[in-house]
Amino acid sequence: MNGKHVTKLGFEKQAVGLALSAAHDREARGVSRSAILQELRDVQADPDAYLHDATYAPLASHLRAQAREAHARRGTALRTEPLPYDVWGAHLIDTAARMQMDTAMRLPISRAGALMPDAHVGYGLPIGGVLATEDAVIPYGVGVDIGCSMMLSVLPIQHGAVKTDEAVSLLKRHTRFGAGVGFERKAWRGHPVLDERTWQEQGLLRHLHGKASDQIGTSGSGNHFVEFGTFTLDQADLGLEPGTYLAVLSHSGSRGFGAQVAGHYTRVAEQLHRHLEGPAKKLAWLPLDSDDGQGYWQAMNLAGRYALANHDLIHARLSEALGVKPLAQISNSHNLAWKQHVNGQELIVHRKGATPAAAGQLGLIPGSMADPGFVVRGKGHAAALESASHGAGRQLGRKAAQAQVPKRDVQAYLQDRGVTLIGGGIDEAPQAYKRIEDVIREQRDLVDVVGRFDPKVVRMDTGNEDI
DNA sequence: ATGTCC
Repeated sequence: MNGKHVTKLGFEKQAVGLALSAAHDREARGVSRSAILQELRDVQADPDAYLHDATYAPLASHLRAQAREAHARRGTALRTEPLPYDVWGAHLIDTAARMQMDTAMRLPISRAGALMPDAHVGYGLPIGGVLATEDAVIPYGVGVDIGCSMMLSVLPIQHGAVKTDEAVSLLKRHTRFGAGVGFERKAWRGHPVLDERTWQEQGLLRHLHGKASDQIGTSGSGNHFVEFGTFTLDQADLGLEPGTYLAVLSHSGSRGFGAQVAGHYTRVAEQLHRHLEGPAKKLAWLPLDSDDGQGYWQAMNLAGRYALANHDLIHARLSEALGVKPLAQISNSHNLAWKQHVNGQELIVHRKGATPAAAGQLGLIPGSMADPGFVVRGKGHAAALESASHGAGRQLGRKAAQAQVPKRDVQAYLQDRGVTLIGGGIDEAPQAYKRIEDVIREQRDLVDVVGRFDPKVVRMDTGNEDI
C-alpha cells in the first residue's frame, strides 16, 4: 500500500497520511489489500460509523471535520454585484451604511434585503438593515444585543395624576441600569423564562444561566431606557377609547447573556469563514443545518424570550408600585432573525434594528430621550420584507455627539419639552438622532401610526458624561 | 450592546 492507492480513492491533504497509516496498521495484521481498500471506502462513505473504531477513528474524525468545512464554504464566493434591494428614506442614510448593505447583498447566501430610513453604520450588517438568507444565519446580522426590544404599557391612570417627583422616585426604586448590573438579593424577582429546559440543552447556556438570572428585570446602557409619558390615541384602537393616558415605555435587551451568546457564535462563524475579508468578515454565517447553526438558533431565540422577560418585570414592578394593571400592553423585538416566507420560499429574515411590520402587526418606534415615540401597525410591505425602522436612527456617532453637542443645548431641548432625565449622556442627546417625524414620514407605506407617546420622566444609564 | 478576551 502506498500514497497512490489512497489518493486514487479520493482522500485529500492530511486524510492521505491518516488513511495510509491506518492501512499499514491493517496490513501488519494480515488483512488483504483489497479488503483494506474496501474498508477505506466504507470509512469514506460514512465516517460517523467509525468515530470509535480502533484503527480508523483518527481518519474518520478528520474526514468529518473536512466535510463540515466544505459544507460551510459551500458557494462561498461573494457575488460581483449586490442583489438589488429597496431603500426607504435614502436621503437620510449615509453612504457607509449603504455600502455595508451592498456587501451583505453580495453574500452567496443572501436572497433579498431592504434598508429602513433610520439606517446607520453597525458591525457587519448596518443598523436598520433587513436581510433574508437561505439556510444560514449570520450572528452579526442580528447584532450584539440579541432580542433587543420595546414594550409599552398603557395605564388606567389620568396623565398628570403621577407627579414628576413620584415618577422619578418610582424609576429609581424599580429599575436598574448599566453593564454588569442586577437587582440586589432582597429586591430580586425571578421569571418563568429562567426555568426553561432550554438552559440545560447547551453547555454555553448552562454556563450563562447564572448571569442571566442575576440580571433579569434590568435595563442595559447606551440607548436603553425606561420612561413615564403620555400616550395619545386620536381614535379608538387597541381596545381603548380615544384620549390621553399615562404610560410606561421601555427599551431593553438580553444584557450580558445575549452579548456572550453573540460573541461566542460570531467567533465560531468567523472561524468557519476565514476566507471572508474586509467588510464581509463580520457577516460570517452558520449553516442552519449544522450543530453550531442549530445551537445559535436555539440560544438566539432564548435570548429573545429573555429580553421580553426583562420588560415584563420592569412593567410589572412599576404597575404594582402604582397599584394598577395595564389596560393594554404592546411589545416587539427589533434585533432578531425569523423564519419567514419570502416569494413562496422559507428564508431566514434578519432584522438588525428593524421592527417586524407584517399586515396588522403592532410595533413600537421610539424617537429619542425627549422626542415622541409611535405605536404603529404594519402594512406587510413585501419589498421591505414586512419591516419598518426601529427608531429615529443615529445622525451623529457617539464620539461625534460628545464632541459637537453642548450640554446646555441638551438641557434646553429637555426643558422645552418638559422632560425630566435621570442619568443619560451626551452621546444619547436628541441632537444625535435623526428627526423621528422625518423617519416616520419616509415609511408611510410600511406602517400606519396608531398612537403617540410623549416622554415625560426618563431614566437611562449614566453615559460618559452626564447631562 | 457588553464587566469591551473563554
